[in-house]
Amino acid sequence: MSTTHKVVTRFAPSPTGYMHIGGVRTALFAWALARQNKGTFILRIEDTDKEREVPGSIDQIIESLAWLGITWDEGVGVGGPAGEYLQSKRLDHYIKYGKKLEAKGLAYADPYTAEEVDAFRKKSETEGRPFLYRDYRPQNPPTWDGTQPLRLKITTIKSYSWHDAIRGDLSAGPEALDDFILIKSDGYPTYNLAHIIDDLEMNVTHILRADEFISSVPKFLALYEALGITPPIMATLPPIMAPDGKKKLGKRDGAKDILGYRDDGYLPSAMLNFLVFIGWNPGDETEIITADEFIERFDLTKVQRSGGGFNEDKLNWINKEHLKRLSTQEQFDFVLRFISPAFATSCGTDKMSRLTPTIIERISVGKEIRDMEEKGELAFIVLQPPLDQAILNWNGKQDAAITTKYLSKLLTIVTNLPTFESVEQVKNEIMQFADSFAQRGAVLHPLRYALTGLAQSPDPFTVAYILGKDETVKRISFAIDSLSL
RNA sequence: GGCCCCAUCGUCUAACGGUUAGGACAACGGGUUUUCAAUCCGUUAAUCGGAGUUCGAUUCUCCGUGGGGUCACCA
Repeated sequence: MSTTHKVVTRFAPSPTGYMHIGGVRTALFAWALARQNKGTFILRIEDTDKEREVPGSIDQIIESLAWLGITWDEGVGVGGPAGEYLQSKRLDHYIKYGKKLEAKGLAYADPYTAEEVDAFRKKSETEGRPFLYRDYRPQNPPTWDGTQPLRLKITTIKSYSWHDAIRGDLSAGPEALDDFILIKSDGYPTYNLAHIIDDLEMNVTHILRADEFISSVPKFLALYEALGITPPIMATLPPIMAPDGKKKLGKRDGAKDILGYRDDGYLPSAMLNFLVFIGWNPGDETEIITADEFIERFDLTKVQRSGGGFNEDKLNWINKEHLKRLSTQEQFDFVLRFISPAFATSCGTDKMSRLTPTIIERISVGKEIRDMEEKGELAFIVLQPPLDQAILNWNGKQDAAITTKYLSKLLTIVTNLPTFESVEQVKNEIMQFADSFAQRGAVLHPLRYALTGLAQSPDPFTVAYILGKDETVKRISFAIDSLSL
């Protein structure tokens, strides 16, 4: 008998559509717990409801987990000692346990049709009491032949108390307990049975799940008891609430596909950072965290009990922070994902890499790059912009002759530079001249406008550096010419 | 409605029963700046209410209120 059990956690979604942030966070916590303890993380698919199953869901779940860097040691796609990790392929296991329970008199076949059960339900309601199937329990149920639902026979109606690794000591009254269905008439098990059998056979030590399951725990406990097994450690995560504040965030309330965030230009590291901080934090003032730090510092006992809201502003801020921390190459690749191929091509690699820091500095989410391009804020990088004389003359505050003089001087300065080495170098050279004026704007504004043709743009040094020496010379000359017309 | 869970700034949250209740996002104000952005500094802002335990409650207990969850041949 080994005394130290390896930590085994699992993420067990049902393939009913895309993954949203609630599911992802559950996966993240379970994964971190396994990784932190050098344990095993399992991906199991709970596809026991053929009605609700959405084709393609499994691939989407796998893709979502992969995007976030969540890897699993056993499960769908990688296999493992339990053999199958798709519940629909494990039907024999559930039936075996079902029969065992029936043989012990702890489960029985439900002889009624769904309509008959509904009638019972109505009867209870009209009598003003909650419906419990066990009130209508058949006296002499038929032997289960697999075509009827198999129900657990609750032998002792009692209150349950249990310990939750996050919530502490919990309890529920006997009202919650009923002869629930273990195996449906279609031969598939319910969640209630399947997850317990699988967790047993897969040696799962910690079950992390969302708090809508909390009221079902007495059922689970009754089944663990009937099966004669010790339940794993249970940890109930707090709900994630919708941005408006109070309602639990679910798909019906606008919980988006996690892959949508990827497509919008959120970094997986930022998404992870954001999600793990809903309901958990390391207890100090850390705001930005990497996956490795999260794994190292995660602590089940520090998980929040109360629900947390989804705050998109914070997510955007976190994404920006992660964007800043990317390497030059990573930033370049990121920008390339969102810029149009046409723009990237006409820019060329060199200009694109000079432009990248400026773009990164001005966005918090990738899709904003598309917006910038659409709004024409980037066109000047590849095209000589048309110029308005009045604006060029410091918005009409300056004589054309003076502006011409300044621009000519700038042209000389720029021309005399052998090459543009850096923004700083260009800035130093130009500032030396601009600083000789009481108002630098007299020089800098015409220069910036000559280079960009925009009322609002990055500073002229940065723009000049991005454009390169030849193009900068060309545009200053163009501005001078346009003033002499 | 029964059962269950939860409750600190607008939001995410910190605080062995003893803190001027801290941080972050947002908002607002300012510095820097040729513009926009970025960046820096600062300001506003919270313990749901009522009892109790205690020398002392954000913290423990009870009641109330509010919010959420669940009462399926869904998970």
